[in-house]
Amino acid sequence: MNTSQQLEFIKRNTVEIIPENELLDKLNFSEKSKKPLRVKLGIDPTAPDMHLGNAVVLRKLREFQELGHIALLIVGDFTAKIGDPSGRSKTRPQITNEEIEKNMATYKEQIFKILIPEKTEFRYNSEWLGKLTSEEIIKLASKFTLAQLLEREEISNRYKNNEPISLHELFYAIFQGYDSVATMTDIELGATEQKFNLLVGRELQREYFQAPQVTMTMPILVGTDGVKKMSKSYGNYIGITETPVNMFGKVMSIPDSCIMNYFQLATNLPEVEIKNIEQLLKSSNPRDIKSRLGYEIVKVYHSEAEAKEAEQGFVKMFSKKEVPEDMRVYEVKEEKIWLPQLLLDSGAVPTKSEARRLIEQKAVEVDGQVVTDIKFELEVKSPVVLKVGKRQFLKVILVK
RNA sequence: GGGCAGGUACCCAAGUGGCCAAAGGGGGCAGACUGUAAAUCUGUUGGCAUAGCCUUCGAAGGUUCGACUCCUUCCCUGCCCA
Repeated sequence: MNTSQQLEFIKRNTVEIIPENELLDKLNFSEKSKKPLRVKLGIDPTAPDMHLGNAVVLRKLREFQELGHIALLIVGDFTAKIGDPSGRSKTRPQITNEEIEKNMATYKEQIFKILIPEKTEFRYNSEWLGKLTSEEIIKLASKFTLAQLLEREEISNRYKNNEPISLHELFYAIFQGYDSVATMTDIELGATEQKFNLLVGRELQREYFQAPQVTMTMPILVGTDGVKKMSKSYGNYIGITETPVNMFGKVMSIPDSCIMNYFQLATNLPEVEIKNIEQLLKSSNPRDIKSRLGYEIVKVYHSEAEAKEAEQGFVKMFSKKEVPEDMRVYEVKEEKIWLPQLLLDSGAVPTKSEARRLIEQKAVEVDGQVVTDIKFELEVKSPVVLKVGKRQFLKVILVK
């Protein structure tokens, strides 16, 4: 690929590249000098579960890696202690060092499902932010005005609604920008909501006489509810480590309106194929298209075989109402168990009250029979299959 | 520092001495209908228990037979003045 082809490749699925011509310059320079570009992505060490939404940006990083560049992951351990106002309506709670360490371990496991380890560099921003003197902080702060910071929708909304905004939250963007200075970043990626923060990095690098970074913003993947952005705290996410069956099931539950959004941002299909699917969607049952989507997504994070299996399992389970072949097994020691107790012990429900509720609402089946009696005593002489709610299956076995 | 308005369940919000585990809406969950979509309808949404009990309305104390409701102190948020 020559560099303008590379540019086309990289441009796919981006919202904005600021500025595009500088990106081409950087690609050219890198090619000539044989120096890989350093492509930065800030990561937040508070939520250790990666989902398809996070993956949109990570997959773009991966593309850079495939072109020979370096992914520079900036762990916001320092800024995590501040709390990020982006996309939040409330001040985020702060986090301890131990939690950060623990989260990062999980993070790395997951991140390398997408990124190439040899071309990935981790840096913790406390390394430099922790050393800033108050003098330097004031100097950094002097580069920005209150009006600029208030322009951000998230902040101004809170301000208009008389909600609290702590001063330290305003510093977040500045610190994140300083990360780019400290790491001599060439390109920084982020979701569209990060645009302001990314531009601050560009601004500050100029102040420090560095070549300003190119900023690339990526579209936001909508969550399984089809309304809010995919996020762990909204509970509308599909985790990249979920089992093929779960992943497929969650994809099937998204509203039709976001099918194309998912095809575009979460699958590896070429542009042409996606165009075809878009046409097809107009004339066929959306369910079938969605099934294809589920297959493609599972394929990215598992294998083709597992994707196929998940798809077939789904058809069996829901279209033909058969019981799945693989299900969670829970072992019990006694032959007779009070059903709510069993549901609680096996982790199928969080409380016994919840178990009662589900039973009363006909949501619990024992070997295909709906149970409505909350006093029901389950006999486990031979293995018993429980269905709890729409999705949960459980095989109960007696073990002596 | 002064003045004013507030802090109620996941969120918004009503409740101003017992009828309050706390109206209503949103969201969630479940059932029906479906394509595990959308829309719609119904139920449910603190915990434990077979009529009942326990914990909850910013926190701690107090008054009372009885407090989310009254009193005291404290903490927190917003607005205005300085």
